[in-house]
Amino acid sequence: MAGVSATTVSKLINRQKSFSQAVEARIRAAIETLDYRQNPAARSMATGQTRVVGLAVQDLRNPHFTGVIQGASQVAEAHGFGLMVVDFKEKELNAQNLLSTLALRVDGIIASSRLPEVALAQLQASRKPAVLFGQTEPGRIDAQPLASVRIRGYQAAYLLGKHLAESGRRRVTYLSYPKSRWDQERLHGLREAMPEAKISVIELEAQTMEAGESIAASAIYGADGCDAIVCYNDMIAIGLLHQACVLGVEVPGQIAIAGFDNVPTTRFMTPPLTTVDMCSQEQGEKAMELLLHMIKTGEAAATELQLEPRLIVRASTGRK
Amino acid sequence: MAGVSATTVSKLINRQKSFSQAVEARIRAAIETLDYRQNPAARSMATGQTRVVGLAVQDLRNPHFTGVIQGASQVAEAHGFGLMVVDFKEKELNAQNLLSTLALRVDGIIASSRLPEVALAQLQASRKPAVLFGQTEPGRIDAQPLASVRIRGYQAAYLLGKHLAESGRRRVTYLSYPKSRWDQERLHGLREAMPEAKISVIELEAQTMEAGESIAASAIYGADGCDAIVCYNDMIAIGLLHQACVLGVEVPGQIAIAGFDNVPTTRFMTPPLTTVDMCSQEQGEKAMELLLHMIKTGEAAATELQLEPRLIVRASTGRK
DNA sequence: GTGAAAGCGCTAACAG
DNA sequence: CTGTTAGCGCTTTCAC
Repeated sequence: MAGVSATTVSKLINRQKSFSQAVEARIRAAIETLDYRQNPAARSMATGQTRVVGLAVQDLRNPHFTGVIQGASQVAEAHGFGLMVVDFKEKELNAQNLLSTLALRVDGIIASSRLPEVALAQLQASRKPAVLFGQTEPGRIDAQPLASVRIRGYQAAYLLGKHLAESGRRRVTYLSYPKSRWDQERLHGLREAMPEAKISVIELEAQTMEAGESIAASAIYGADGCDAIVCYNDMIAIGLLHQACVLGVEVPGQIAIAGFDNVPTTRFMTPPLTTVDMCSQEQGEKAMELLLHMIKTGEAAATELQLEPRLIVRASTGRK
Repeated sequence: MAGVSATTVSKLINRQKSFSQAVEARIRAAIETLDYRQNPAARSMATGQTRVVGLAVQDLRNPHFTGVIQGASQVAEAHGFGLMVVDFKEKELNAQNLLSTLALRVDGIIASSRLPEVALAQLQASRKPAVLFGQTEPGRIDAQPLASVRIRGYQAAYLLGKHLAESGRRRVTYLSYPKSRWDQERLHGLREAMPEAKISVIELEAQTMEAGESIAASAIYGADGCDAIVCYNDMIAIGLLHQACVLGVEVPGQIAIAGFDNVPTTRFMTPPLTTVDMCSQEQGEKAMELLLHMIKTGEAAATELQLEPRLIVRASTGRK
């Protein structure tokens, strides 16, 4: 076009070698005037790399996942990578199909470690670099030679349990979401932190504000003398807290309420909701950093990064 | 591989012609055993299509945009299209860079119509099919020969204003977010719906819960006798409502509070927040349907679709 | 109904 | 430091 061969331009753009001042200037000028841009598809075909990463979450509407996406997106952007997001809505079938088509389009995948087993297996089969994010699952570490950014659900629940015990709560109801493999870990942490408390469990079908709302009456009045309700996540807790207010139940006077994730709105509820920060955004950031590192170096290290949950005490679990 | 030429396989996969039973069976069998998948990059290079669409939003953390993404994602998925999401965080520079790189990777772009002017211009220059979503801007229709899914901000504010007037509110403060080009339209609707009310305006730097929280005291006590506060969006309203409770202000007894967007959490606030549903998810769905139609037919029609805002009356604007 | 040949726009290996 | 040659995996004329 303006002096040199395509190869030279390619090398310049990919900063592979150094060039004579004259040539470099001419090329840059030409690029400028022609407003030339690489064709990513062609580049991909030649290199086998797409400079795009995939991110799979359970539920786009849950602010916890939005936080993860936000974190991941930021880091990807800083490295010039694109981000493809898929929401498989807790459906096993979705997860499989979406993941397998996604894998073809990207250089690597970040996915919730709560992915269905089959989808997890498929991820490994895809041979793409992959990083899982989410709660630690002690029993399964050996089974998963995938890199991951973890946060201890047990620890999170333990912190919360200790706090509740210290505030004098003795009869706790745990609103469980058994579809999640993280659920039991949380219950476990709670139990160990509150050996003297009676802990009963109610199982929920969904992890939504609506689910928390509709279970409220039976959760509050069901187990007699219940003085604290811990929810699988903040979405449930928000719904529950709201309905408790509607029912005229005093929070925290009569009953304490808490959740997990530290979703932004929890701070703005009345009363503000005690929760455990699960580092949503940081999970996304770290996972993306790890993944990009794997992509660039080509090493498939099954690194495991640990984040620490932080208890956020707010008014919803104040003294009785 | 197993009997035929690459051409034939290609034609079969893309359902271009019909084939003899025998051949079709053999090919399908081979695809099955080899677990063959098309290489999207190669396909893209040959066809010039990526089967991916881009979606650009202001702020991933705002549930309104999450709703749009959700809607768009669903439709894209149903049509076998991937979705690349970019969050330009209200930064003009971001918007430009991100959009121009995005444009190369996708077959079309959906973007908030609140995009900075320069970015908007760039979108048009990219010559990719594009659909804007968001509030109608009457003055600019001619200037934008882009397809769009619109919702009348004026109408939304008018509905809300009428409701407030009917509930006897006479001294209204509007928490404005002047960075948004939609802001004035809302104020305008409010003014026309409440000709007998005194409307004062406070300008905010951010459209976040924190912004609503920190302006609360001056908004509530500043204009004397203020009996209603309308916020640019629900995020601001949530922060404001929370802080009003902290300050011991009665809502709606002393002051009414309302926002726009019908973000899911508004229903679960105490008191539940009156808002105007701006059809977040539907905006995403319609925009994606429109865009995919444009991509498939190749026509660049500057269609404009209108959605109707719906007033959602809740307790936060009950009678004094 | 099926195949052969050419080419999409780039990068990689090897010369010069 | 720069250019030549080849080929990434698919689709697309155009013959057969």
